[in-house]
Amino acid sequence: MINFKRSVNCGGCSECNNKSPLFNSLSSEELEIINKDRFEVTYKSGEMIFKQGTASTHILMLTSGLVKIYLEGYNSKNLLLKVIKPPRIFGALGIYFDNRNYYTATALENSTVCFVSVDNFKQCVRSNPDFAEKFIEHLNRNSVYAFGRFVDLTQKQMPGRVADALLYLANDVYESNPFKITISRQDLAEMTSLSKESFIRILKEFKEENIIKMNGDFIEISKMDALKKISQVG
Amino acid sequence: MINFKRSVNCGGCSECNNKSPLFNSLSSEELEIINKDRFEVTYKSGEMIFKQGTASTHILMLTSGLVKIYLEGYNSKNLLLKVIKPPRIFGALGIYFDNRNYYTATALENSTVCFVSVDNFKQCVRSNPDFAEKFIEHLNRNSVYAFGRFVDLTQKQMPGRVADALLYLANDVYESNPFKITISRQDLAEMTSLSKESFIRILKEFKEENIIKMNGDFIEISKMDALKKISQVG
DNA sequence: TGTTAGTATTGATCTATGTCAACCAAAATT
DNA sequence: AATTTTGGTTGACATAGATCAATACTAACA
Repeated sequence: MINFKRSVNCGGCSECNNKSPLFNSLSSEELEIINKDRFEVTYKSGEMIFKQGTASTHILMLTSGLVKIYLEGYNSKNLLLKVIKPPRIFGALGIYFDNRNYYTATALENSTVCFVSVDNFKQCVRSNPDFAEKFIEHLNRNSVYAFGRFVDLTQKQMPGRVADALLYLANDVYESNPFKITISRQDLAEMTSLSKESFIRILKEFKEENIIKMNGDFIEISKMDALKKISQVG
Repeated sequence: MINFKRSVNCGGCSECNNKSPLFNSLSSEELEIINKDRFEVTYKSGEMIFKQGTASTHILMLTSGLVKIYLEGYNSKNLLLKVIKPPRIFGALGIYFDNRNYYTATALENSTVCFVSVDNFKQCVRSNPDFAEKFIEHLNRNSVYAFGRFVDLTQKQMPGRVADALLYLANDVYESNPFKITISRQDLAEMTSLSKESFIRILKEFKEENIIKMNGDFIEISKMDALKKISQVG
């Protein structure tokens, strides 16, 4: 029996040492509620986890791997909002009004996701004000982040946006420099709202100016200050 | 004594018939908590209510007038997020982490705003799960709206964005057609992420194609279907 | 009532960025 | 090993949209 187990790698939420800090405010009884109908699914790199427009049936927890969150726009153009890494909750945007997904989530690497019942989650929000506050904080931080991206994409021009993407990968996604890239040029283009060709052209310029080094799948930011300056200037 | 009154136009939140539906789930005791330290301020058209980056000391309720909410970006370029009309809560984004304002709010017309204590507001969120849920719904709807704008601004080109702005004014802001415009071309440009000149040029094209009529401050959408089509095509 | 200041409009020009098409490299498949 | 497929790269070209500068309008004001 493969992939039908209630949970493969863990002894339940109470013992989980890889859960989102959001859950720290829950008592062990409440964690048991979260754990009750929970199940785990593994995704291969490239597989879609849920699609924009479909019913949002569960709250999702990324426990391993890497996932891209993106908006499907017009003419099959996407807008990559963010790349999330574990531990991280996602997919909760529609659960308090129409239970729909407002973005698409796709695995960028092999990933494991816990599915938590929306009702059980909501029950904890209702019973535990600390948890509710943490959840609201999480939502608001997401909004603030989105606002920042909003301004960056509408006001910076190409070099600034590409610099932002590189800094984001090094500082937030892979948390290392150099880093091995597991995300396609197309994804990077969608992250910066550029055409793939334009993104590549700027990358080439950075390389020629020795701001970055590239060999194969590895990218190293060699002049961090220069890149930060480009990001700021726009 | 002018403008130091605790409240000018009302007999407290319990009796307020102009409060955001968000507050419908509050008991009269809880409304009294909201009402406790509340005060009212009137703004003249053009006056700033709060500025991005400053301390977010209160939750605000727009009770009359019209207010623009915008992000201050780079090189003093703004991004107008939305125009809000009463009854409407605003200014609550930072209250669960750093108590800062993440956008600027400025009166577009003479406006009245109720200032509610953050602590009292939070107390109600903690004590009343229905209220907490409504508040979360409000926040998430805001996010979904922002996502839509995000895609529109990054993927549509000029005519689509101008069409969106006109439809927004007619359907959501003034809720009438024709409507008298109380918002500058600069604001409209910032709403569509265009230069003022480009916005005006497209407006002129719409006029020449008889899609809209303009005289003075009045705009009428005469070919609604055509405008909607332009909005969809992008 | 003339003047000033702010906002709206128009035209001319420039440039950032997208599109299209060709080519290459690596990986997957036969 | 040969071949198809997929994703990355480069160059040539087209264009959406910004910028700059001049002009027109409107409203406040002396």
